[in-house]
Amino acid sequence: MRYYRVPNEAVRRLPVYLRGLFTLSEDGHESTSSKKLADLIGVTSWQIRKDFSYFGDFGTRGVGYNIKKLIKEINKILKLDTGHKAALVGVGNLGSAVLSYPGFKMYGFELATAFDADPDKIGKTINNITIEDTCKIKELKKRKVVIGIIAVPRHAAQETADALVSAGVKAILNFSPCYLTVPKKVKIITIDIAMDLARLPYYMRAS
Amino acid sequence: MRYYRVPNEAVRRLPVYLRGLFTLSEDGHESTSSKKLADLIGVTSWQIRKDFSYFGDFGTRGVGYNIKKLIKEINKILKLDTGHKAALVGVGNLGSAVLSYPGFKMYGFELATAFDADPDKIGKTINNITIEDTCKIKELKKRKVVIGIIAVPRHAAQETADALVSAGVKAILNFSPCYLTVPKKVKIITIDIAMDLARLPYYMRAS
DNA sequence: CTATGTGAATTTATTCACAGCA
DNA sequence: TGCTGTGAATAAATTCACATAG
Repeated sequence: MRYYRVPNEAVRRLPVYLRGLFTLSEDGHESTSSKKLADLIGVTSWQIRKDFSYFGDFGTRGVGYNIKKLIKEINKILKLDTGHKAALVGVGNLGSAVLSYPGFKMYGFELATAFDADPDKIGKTINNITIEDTCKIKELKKRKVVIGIIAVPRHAAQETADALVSAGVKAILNFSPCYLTVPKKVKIITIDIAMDLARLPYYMRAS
Repeated sequence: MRYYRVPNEAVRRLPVYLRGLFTLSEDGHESTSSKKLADLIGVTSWQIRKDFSYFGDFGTRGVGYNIKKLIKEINKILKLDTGHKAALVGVGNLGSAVLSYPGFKMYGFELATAFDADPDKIGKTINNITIEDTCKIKELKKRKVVIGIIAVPRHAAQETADALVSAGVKAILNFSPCYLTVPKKVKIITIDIAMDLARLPYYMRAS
């Protein structure tokens, strides 16, 4: 742990390492080497070791890494060990899929509430979560929700972001296909499937 | 167009530019400057100009860019102008969301068929697409499907990828949370929401 | 006078090669 | 001997500053 600046790319890869370690753990492994993990997830062993080195010494020379310990360490680095409450806004097709997404629990998140503007949806329950009126977003602060998930139509996305920020969320996962402006203190990550889809043909061989 | 090596990052950003141009076009604009587009999508103007410069000269000095023309140019670069047939494998929660995702048409894709292994699902129709038995994937070649979309459980993902490759697909969009091995000639992009979700807390301010 | 297009400078990230420790 | 951890070398991407064209 001798570095002062951690590359963004290294942080981006940590969850990928975590996913690989989960797989190894499920398959009954107790320890691994950087090489074994690397082959499993499609990167190089020195990339993994370098990335870890930004945060500390997690392995044993000549031996490798203890998987349970490593998972714990990465969870700590990513602050996934403290539990975070999240709120979904927009229960359409995509929002519904998000509601039933099993990945939240795996990474220590709790999907606490869901909001929608459609009166027909308000009051209904999906996956044990009752959909509330969007105007109640302001109550999130009381409920200690720190993460907002936006899955509303594009034209409503910015106002939703503003409402979530006012309600005190510290991070936003944005599924609406647009760039959103938020204060610097709020971290926002936008996911738009189309952005990945649209560059597939570029890489397609002519055949 | 004086460069021989295009940065991967530039290719990754082209769809983002395209999305911004669509927005401007919908809002009635006919032309734009790199600055105006940059502010809309949250990058810098010189980043946009540099990225375009890898592919050609699309603007007019002192004036800016014609939006329709620029959209056409980027579509051509990304090979989105020729139309591509795609097939979905795995019609669970996520797969269903993919089936009703409007973004495909926007970028010139046609979601031609869907497959599932569950006998209860085979024969049913979602969004005008009838779900077929997974064992019929091998017929994709005849139907000129070049893109495969994987949304099956993790343990079935690699065999699905193998089947798709055998059926001649040239690119794969993988929603299963794992790394997949495919021949070099096949381009694969993996999307795992959890990978983005899991790094949100890292960037969250303490307060 | 304005906004593009691009070499050059700078920053950031990856890869290498090996020292260090079990 | 085996595998980690890391400075140094290399490669890639971003930013700058300005020449250039309408």
